[in-house]
Parts: sequence; C-alpha cells; structure tokens
Amino acid sequence: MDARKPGPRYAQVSDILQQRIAAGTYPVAGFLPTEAELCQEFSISRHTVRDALRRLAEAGLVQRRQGSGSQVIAANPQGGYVHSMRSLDELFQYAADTRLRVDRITESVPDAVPAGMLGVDAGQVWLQVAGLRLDAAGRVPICWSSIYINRAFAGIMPDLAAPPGAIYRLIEERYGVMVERVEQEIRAMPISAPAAAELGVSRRIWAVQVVRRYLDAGGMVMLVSVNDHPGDRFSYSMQLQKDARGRV
Amino acid sequence: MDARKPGPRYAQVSDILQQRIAAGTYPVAGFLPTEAELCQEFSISRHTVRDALRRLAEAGLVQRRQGSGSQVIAANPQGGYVHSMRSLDELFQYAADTRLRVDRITESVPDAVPAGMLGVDAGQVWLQVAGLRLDAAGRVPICWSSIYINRAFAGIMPDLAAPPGAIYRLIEERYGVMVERVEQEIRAMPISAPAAAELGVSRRIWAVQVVRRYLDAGGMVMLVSVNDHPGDRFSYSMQLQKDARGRV
DNA sequence: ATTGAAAATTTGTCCGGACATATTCATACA
DNA sequence: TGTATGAATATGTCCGGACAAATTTTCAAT
Repeated sequence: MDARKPGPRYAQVSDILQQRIAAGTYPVAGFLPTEAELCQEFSISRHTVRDALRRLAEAGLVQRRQGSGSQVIAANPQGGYVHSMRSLDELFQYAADTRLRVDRITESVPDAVPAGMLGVDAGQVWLQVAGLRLDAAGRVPICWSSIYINRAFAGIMPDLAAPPGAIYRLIEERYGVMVERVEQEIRAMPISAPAAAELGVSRRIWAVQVVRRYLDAGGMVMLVSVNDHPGDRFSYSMQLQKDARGRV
Repeated sequence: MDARKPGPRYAQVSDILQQRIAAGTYPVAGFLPTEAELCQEFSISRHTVRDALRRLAEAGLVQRRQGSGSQVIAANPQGGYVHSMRSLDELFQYAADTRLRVDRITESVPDAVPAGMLGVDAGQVWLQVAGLRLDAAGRVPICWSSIYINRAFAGIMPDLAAPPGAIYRLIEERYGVMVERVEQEIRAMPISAPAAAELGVSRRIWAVQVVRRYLDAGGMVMLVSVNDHPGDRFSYSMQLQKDARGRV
C-alpha cells in the first residue's frame, strides 16, 4: 500500500482489483484470491479487504459465495442507462384519474391476428373487456382500450363494470400476485372503425397503439392491454438517466 | 434481541428500524438514534449496528453523514420499476450496424415549429444534418433522420459526411463529454414529403417520429435527433422489470 | 470406480477497541 | 450582536480476534 495515494485503503484495493479484472488478470468466471491472501498481499486487515470486495460485488463485478470464494462475473462495471418509475401508473402518460367506460365484457378466444399481436398462445380463452377511456370529467376521450385478462383471474369480473383504477392493480390486490415485468410495444397503425367512431376522429387519422403485457414472477401473462390513441394528440415521452450504480 | 427470530442480528435490527420508520416513530427528515444509542438499545456491537444502517441506506430510507447522524429521507422503500439498458444504442431498436447516408449538412436556425418540438431555445444556431438511415447493406431504408447538433461541437463536422456510428458517440469521444440523460418522445404524425419520397412509401402512411434529446451532466442539450420511421413497419418495444433495490 | 463421512477451506456474522474526520454546539472574544 | 475558537458529538476508517455456516477437497470404506 502507498500512503501517498488518496482515499481510504479499501477504495485503493478495490480500484486495484477492478483494474486487474478489466485487464484480465482475474478473468471472468475465474476466482479472485481469497480474503486471507488479499490481506497478506496488501498488508491490511480482513475487515478492509471485505469492504473492498463489497464494493466490487455492489458494482456487479464479482459474486461472493460463502465457502466458495469471490467469482468474477463481469469484466467492466455495467453502468448503463435506466428509465425508472416509482409505479407502473407512470406508464400511462395521461393523468391518473381517468375512468374506463366499459362497452362490453366477453369471454372469448382472440382471433389469430390479435393473438399474435398480443404475444400469447392462440386458442386460449381470455376474458376480454373493451371500452373507452375518458378523463375524470368523462368528457374528453383518451383512448380506445381492449383488455385481455387471463382466465385465472376471472374472479374480478364483477368489478369490471366500473373499475376503480387500473385493472392490473385490481388483480394484484384480489389475488396477491404482483406484476414482476411489463413488456410494452408502441406502434402506429390505421385506426380501427369502432375506435374512430368512439373517439370521434377521422378514419384518416392513424392511431398510436400501445400494447402492454403484464407478467408475474413466473412469466405468466396476467393481462394484456391494447390502447389505441388518436395519433394527432398523443405522444409517448420517457427520460433515461445514466445509472449511478456502476461506480466503484 | 430475541435469538428465536430468524436471520442475522443486523437484519433483525434493520427490519425493526424500517418498521419504526414506516410507522412514523422516526419521521421523515428526522434523525435515527446514534450508533452508540442503538448499540445500547439492542445490546449489540457498533459493527452490527453499522451493518443494519448500511442496509437502510442502500434501500434509500436513510442518509448518513459523518458528524451529523442518520437522517430519514423516505418512509417506505421505493422499489419501482426500471427499464434499463447497457448502452444507449439499445434506444435504437434496429440493428446496430446501420449507416447514415447524409443528404445535407447545414448550419441554421431551426424554424419556430421545429425549435418548439425540439425543446430547445428558438433563435439559436444549430448544426443540422439530414439524411436517410439504411441497413448495413445500404438497401433497406430504415428512417429519415434530422439531427441538430449544438454548435459547441462543430468540430465533428468533417466526420459527419460518413459517420462511423451514432453521432452522440462521436461527440463523447472527441470532446470527452458524456451523455448523462436522454429524453425521448414518440409520436405519430403525417409523414413529410421528403421523408416519404426518400423512404419510398406512400404519403398516406403515417410516420412514427422519435425525437431524442441528449443532455450532458450540466443539462446542456448536446444533440437532438428526429427520426421518422414508416409507421407500417416500425414498432417500439421496451421491457420494464421490478426494481430489486427496494428490499431491505 | 463410487459412495460417504471427515477435514480443510472460505466467506458470513459478531465482538472488542482505537483513531480520523466531519459536523454541531457552546463559549469566549471583539 | 456577530464572529472565531475550541470542545463535544457522530460517523468513517482500520485493526485485532473468534466462531458459524457453506462449500470444496480429501480419503477411507464399500
């Protein structure tokens, strides 16, 4: 160790080890020296070595396992960009207080085309809800929604006539299943006749179609929503921030 | 402490403190007891107390400051959803190996409408590059791009005729400025005449317009790109994952 | 060669102490 | 009253040690 260098020793050791990992001295999938060996090499206590290793683990460079050792799992800190949201409600860009005017509730097998678009197996029976989403006052139409619900959650059917909020939340509360992952797709396509009629827009306007698949921890599709927004008054915006976790 | 409870003591203490924070015993903006006081209350060593507090800090519940104390900054772990990418290149959904066929390079003041759309001050002079983005073979057109570059980076102008990759990367390498934040907007709009002509699509097709603003750490807009994709063959997809950081 | 138990290895948890450094607060001074 | 100084306080860093728990290795018995 060199006392002239700046910063605490655990940071110095952590930096040195990171350089070695980047240089390939400790290759990915290989193992770092044991804590005892690092203590000896740097003439520091095990406590300080562990602080250094903790930083490497937090940076996602190594994985530590009791009894086994510290394994290198990445050569460089990831530190990409993230788009984060506190709640899934931020996926809906419109104000949170909207209401869904349900047009019809059916139990059906989606046609081949919708099934492919939905990213779910064809031939499966889904609970389908369709309707117009309006602002809180019930005046301004926002989008035309078709929502496909996994039949495992058919129990929420009575509540669908006037859903109090987002339907995925209804399922989370009723069944205790949490949404673990959401896949979202945004595309432009010619607006469908019913959507144009309900939204009161010209059929020459295209729709921005937002498809969201809600999956649980097991990868099961809980819910798929298809929202057709009038293309002349909808835009989707998001902010990405450099991830701070990558630093060591 | 109760030895019957499961898990290590620092986790038990961390859980208890978190419950107190959630209950308001330690209100937000207030301070936790000092390490010494916690040592006494739980009859554990300072080392164990520090491990417990570290977990709370990592969960974003408290902020620790030397000489001051541990301040509560949130009552509940956030644990929202994140959409993360290792590189900004993942923002471009098409294959990474595309090339930009530059049509023209000008230095101009964007019109009022584009300036507003771009989210930058009007009246400013920008370096503007426009052209068609093609696949690697140069056969299939992908989108029509208009790129507005902050004049502070006018030095990259010679390299713009045949940009080797993404232009933001050119700036990062040449000037040593890193992109800290990206704002992205996706909307559908009638396709412009030049875009339709260059892309070889009907003017009745709408375009999916993706506007990206690249900002540095100081909030300066480095670059704005406007990409018009043919709406009949483009979709934007993203995956959101439940954030694992929220656990304590 | 395979299995199973014991031993060695390695990290996890927990304790004790000491000094450094940043912050806050009380006090004396102008 | 305002300011500067020093004391008290609180967290940061670092060392030493001990035992627990998980894993891997060794080696003997089948």
